[in-house]
Amino acid sequence: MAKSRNTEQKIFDAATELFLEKGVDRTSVREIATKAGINLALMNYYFRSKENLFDAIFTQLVKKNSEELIRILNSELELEEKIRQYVYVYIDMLSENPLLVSFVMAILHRSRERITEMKAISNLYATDQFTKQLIDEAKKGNIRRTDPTHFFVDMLSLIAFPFAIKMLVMDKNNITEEEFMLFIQERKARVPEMLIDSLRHR
Amino acid sequence: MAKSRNTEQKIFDAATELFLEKGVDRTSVREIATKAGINLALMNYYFRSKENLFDAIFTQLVKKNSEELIRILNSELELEEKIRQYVYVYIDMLSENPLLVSFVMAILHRSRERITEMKAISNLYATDQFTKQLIDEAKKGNIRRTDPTHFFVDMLSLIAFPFAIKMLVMDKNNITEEEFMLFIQERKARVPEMLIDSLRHR
DNA sequence: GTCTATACGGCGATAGAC
DNA sequence: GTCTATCGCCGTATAGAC
Repeated sequence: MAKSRNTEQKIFDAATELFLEKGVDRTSVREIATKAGINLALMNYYFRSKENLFDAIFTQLVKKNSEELIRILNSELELEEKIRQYVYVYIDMLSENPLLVSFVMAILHRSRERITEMKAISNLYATDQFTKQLIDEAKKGNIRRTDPTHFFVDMLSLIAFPFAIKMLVMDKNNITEEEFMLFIQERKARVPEMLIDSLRHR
Repeated sequence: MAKSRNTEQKIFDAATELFLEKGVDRTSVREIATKAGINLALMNYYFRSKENLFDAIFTQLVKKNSEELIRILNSELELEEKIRQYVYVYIDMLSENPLLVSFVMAILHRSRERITEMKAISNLYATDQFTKQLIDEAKKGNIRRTDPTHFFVDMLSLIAFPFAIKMLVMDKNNITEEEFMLFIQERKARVPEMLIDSLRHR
């Protein structure tokens, strides 16, 4: 019991690092065990399977990062300011956690089986308050009438997809990783502008 | 020799279906052989390795779907009409191959080694003519000055990402697959509008 | 060309000794 | 809790019958 927490943590940390570095599929459990300085069987003692270990890491990562986003979405902020903050914080979060992008992408493709993770992601988007706000502002005539689902999908697409096609953008524009990150930073101003534009009367 | 084309095609088709459905990593060559109704040794006779088979499938998949998109992008169409057509055709294409997005995203994400596939995707986005058109129109004062890379990333994001989060959208809004496809169809008008809006003077 | 049979090393997972 | 030893599956390869 004395060493148990310690060992579990060592496995957790080694796995997190390796998953980030080479992707989940190309990281073997033997490799994790070696890096953690323990034995292969211990992997399975603490986490029943590699899949389970992945779940644990993912859940912790989402929880750690989602709270601020949910808070912003359900805050009493004025609509435009809320959009600006949400985009800003979300892009910052994805910039600092490339692992999150990998994980979400790995899960999305086989979302039929990965119910646990799907629910974790789904809970990230409790949009009821935000939806209401969009409808209310439209009723008041402050913005155009808009479909909240479409608007939220637009927002997520403009925020997240560029990270997914990072390699393509780098290759196409012949830029380095650092330059790509600058490109991403520019989007913190561009994306909210575009979204707010789409709500304006014409 | 008589049956060879046939057998090769059967392997090719079975593998294509399985790769799209479950991803490359979670498809075994024994499974492909079974589905194709042939023997494991034949897999190795026609395609030296699974990786080789994947390359062949991916290249064909991209070629088959990209020609019309490239044609539109490099056509002499007026800018707004070009955007409308590009979005329309792209969304139609992805609607007919809903698994293509997550498949390509998965490939893109570990493309450090997968040079062949990266180049294939990269060629899909020969945007030189389109970039020039954006700059020219801005010079003429017809549209705002805009960063062509950002604009193209915006466009791809709004087109493709909704397919990647299909399960999330269905779950969140409690809708069926058919209703999701209707949602996607609505985007054929919404997305070009948004993009063109972002080019307008304010 | 197509098959059966077999082999290799690596993988995720696990049984059982301590 | 921690270990060794082992299981069955994987991708890949090859030898040899038809």
